Amino acid sequence: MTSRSDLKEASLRRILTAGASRLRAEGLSGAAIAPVMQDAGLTHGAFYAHFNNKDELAAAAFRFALLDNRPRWMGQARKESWPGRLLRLGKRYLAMAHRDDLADSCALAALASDAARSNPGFKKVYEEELRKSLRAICNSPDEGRPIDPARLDDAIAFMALCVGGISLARAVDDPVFSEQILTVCRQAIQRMATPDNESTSNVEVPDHGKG
Amino acid sequence: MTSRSDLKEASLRRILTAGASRLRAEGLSGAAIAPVMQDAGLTHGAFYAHFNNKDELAAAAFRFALLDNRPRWMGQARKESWPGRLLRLGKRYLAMAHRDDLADSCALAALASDAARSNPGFKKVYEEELRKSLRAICNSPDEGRPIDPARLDDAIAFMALCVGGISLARAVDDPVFSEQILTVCRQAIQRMATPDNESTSNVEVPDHGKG
DNA sequence: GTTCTCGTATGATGTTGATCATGCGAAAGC
DNA sequence: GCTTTCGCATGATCAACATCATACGAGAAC
Repeated sequence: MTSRSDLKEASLRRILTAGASRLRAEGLSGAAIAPVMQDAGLTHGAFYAHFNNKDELAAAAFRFALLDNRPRWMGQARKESWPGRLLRLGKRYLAMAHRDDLADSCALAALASDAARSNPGFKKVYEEELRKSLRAICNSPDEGRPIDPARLDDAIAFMALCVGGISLARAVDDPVFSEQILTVCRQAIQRMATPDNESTSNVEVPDHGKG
Repeated sequence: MTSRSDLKEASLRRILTAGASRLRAEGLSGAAIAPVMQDAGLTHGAFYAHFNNKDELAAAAFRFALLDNRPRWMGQARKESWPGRLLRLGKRYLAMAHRDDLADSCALAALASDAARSNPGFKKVYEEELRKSLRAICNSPDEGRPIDPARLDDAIAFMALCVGGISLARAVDDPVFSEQILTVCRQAIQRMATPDNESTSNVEVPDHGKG
């Protein structure tokens, strides 16, 4: 029934899925071959039928993680203003659900520090995926055309705030403090997205009260 | 001349210095005991006279990195507006010099993703140091009193943008793109810091031209 | 100056992990 | 149906690494 090439393809998919999860949960150096293969229902020996070395897995799994997640995040094309788009994406990104689901989270944030320490090969992959995500944020699916520069700048600042915000929120131990970080960053995106005194629906109101 | 306790203290200082560098350059799991001890001019066996295990070194070296860097960054107390302070700090943080000097950089950024994956013990340490840095940004040296809440929120968003920005700038391979990330984030801090249409000196002008 | 203390060095141990050589068994080709 | 192919499993090898037991040797205490 299932030809060997189909089998291999399915195995590769399982390896990539497992690798993408472990990569985000345990980092570049943490995601070891044997556990990934075990997650995929295979033994460590089979690994080298699919990749030449661990670095290749890291690059492929990183790509896979974003290939898998990006469409889910961007959703269908819809009518929305540019600030409204950033607000909507930021609200979902800087959320507790995303913060707590590290293994299925945005790989750009989960591996930011790791990529900063990595070899140029992995940085190249990281850069490509970041560019694709920025393009997706800007809603410019046409890869041939350049992105509108003003929007690209907005998207870069947006991504930096998102990556930094969720990283800090994950790195602290106190859940109250962690939520505060997420909330403040969402509000910062609002201020960043709405150029001036425009009133926006669903505006989060800063609350400095004690209760 | 040098008593044994003086010797041990000096050794500990060298271990912490080396550990703090390697921690930032190679991450939580990358900074191994033997290389750190070698950097400190000792052999691996001496390690356990100073720490019970590797986790203790990580926590102590992380603290040391920030204890060492924070005063250098904040500088002397000076007269400056709150937006002016954020602008000044952001300009220095989101700079190529800081981006390229990973081993002596801000540990909060260098280890953000690592801390996100770490055990609660390290997260607690990370959180304490983050709180101290936020307090320092807010220029409230009195540890007893709470920080002005509005300033704290500003400082949190500021830190998130700084951490995310420099992490992204380090993670990409193309130096032009990397500089663009830094520039855009500095501009975002300007917009974030100046509430409305206030004119500020030394404003960076966005440049979307091709030349 | 003899003994004790303790900071450090040497060396061992057990573990983890990357990589590869080899072999099995089922599908593919004839 | 026989042979070949090849995806996968088993097992070995080698290196890195955390941890600990033991020993040395110089300062400290008397």
